Amino acid sequence: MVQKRKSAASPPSSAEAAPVKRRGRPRAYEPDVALAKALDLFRKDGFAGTSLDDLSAATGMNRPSLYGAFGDKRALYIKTYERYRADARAAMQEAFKGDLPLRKRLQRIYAVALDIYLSGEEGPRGCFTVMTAASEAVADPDIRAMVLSGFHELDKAFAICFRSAQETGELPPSADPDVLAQMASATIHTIAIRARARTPRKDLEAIVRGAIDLMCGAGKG
Amino acid sequence: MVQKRKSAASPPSSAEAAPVKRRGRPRAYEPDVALAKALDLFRKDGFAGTSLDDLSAATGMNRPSLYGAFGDKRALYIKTYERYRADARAAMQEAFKGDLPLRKRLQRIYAVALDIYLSGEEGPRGCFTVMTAASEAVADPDIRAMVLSGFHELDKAFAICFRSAQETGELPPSADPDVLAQMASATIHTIAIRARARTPRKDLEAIVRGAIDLMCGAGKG
DNA sequence: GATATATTATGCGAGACGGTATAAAAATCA
DNA sequence: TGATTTTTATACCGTCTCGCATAATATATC
Repeated sequence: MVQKRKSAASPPSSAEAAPVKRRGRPRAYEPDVALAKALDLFRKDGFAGTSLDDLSAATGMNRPSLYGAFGDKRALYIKTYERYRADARAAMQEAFKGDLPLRKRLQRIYAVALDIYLSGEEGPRGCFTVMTAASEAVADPDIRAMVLSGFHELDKAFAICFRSAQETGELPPSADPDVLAQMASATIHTIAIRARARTPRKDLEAIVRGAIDLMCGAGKG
Repeated sequence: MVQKRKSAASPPSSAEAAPVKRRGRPRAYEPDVALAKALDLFRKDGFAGTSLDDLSAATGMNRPSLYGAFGDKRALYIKTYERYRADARAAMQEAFKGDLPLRKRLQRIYAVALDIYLSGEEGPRGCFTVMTAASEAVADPDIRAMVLSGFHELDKAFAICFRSAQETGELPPSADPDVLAQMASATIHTIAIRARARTPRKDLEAIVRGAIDLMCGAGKG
């Protein structure tokens, strides 16, 4: 993967700083917002259920422009997935990083997750990682690797979370942070799936509450 | 829904008993095995990813026969889903019903689930309910209702399981069977999803072990 | 102004799609 | 045997699919 163009001596900090007078006809679209629109469509209808015409209509770019900017449909899907992951990571990171007590931290994490999964004008869009696992991941090795990395990243973040809680004494030494992390991820997965079936937010929040109670009371045996 | 044909005085017990000499050209396919083949395809590639030509090739029925036997593609999908549910229910029921101690019972339940999710010649097919939730459930109310009923059925079966364990003293009175049931379902969902991404069976079994430990040691605070 | 470059816009093309109309085939009934 | 019934087999319809070839447009450079 070679970096194309991008004037050699670009300002080191902000990638968006100078308009950088480019040579030909100027773009009629902003790649970032077009990618966001494409992501919306893919999250709603999945890979097979979204046509290039749909994508073209949603982004305002006609098909040749789409193709030139992002490559073919699969390449575009992968780019939207990477965008999703970056967005989700950014949203989750502060919830994970906070110095709050374990309970509060988990509450915030799941609240952010629910915001992501329940958003969508034409119905809750769920978790794109989970949806991709359910569809493309079996047959496509590259996409499968991305999905697995998504699962792993979440597992690890939760594990760190529980381990630090154990160190501060919020969890007993008998608790297993890795097992708890997998249950925390399982809770993420179940609410993502159920959200797609339009389970009301309050029901999902009840599931989260129960899971948090179980995880925070763990190992006291 | 009117019952068509089926000679009025059919043997009450076995539905497969008499060949029942029918009038026209005999069928070249068995509806049951054709439906099973269609189910295999839908589980592998999903609704949008499976074409009528694929279904025709897999079942050995040409498209008009498919249409005559099962209706259009959506109707066929719904019939395959009902078949999946019936099969899964039959396989799970004995694991749920046994008089084994809670731990052993959960172990058997998850073993059966893993067998279902990991089967498939071209990769693990996962849970059809979960896959349908991820794809068609948002936009199609009928399919959504079936998916929700699938989730509910599982939640209820687990709740009964934990409640009876509580009555026999295997779980303390402080445990909440409904919360435990939702965690048990979440564990089902997470292994179904991860199976689709080809997570090895031993990893999934480790997740199951941890979840069982957590659930069986619950409420001892 | 002329040329080079980069994008947009139009539209084609070969094939796949879901669905169905029509004709051939294979059985029962009279 | 001939008529009836049920299914299979072939072929087609109009539409959508993805990808690209071509031409028009808008900018920077010379």
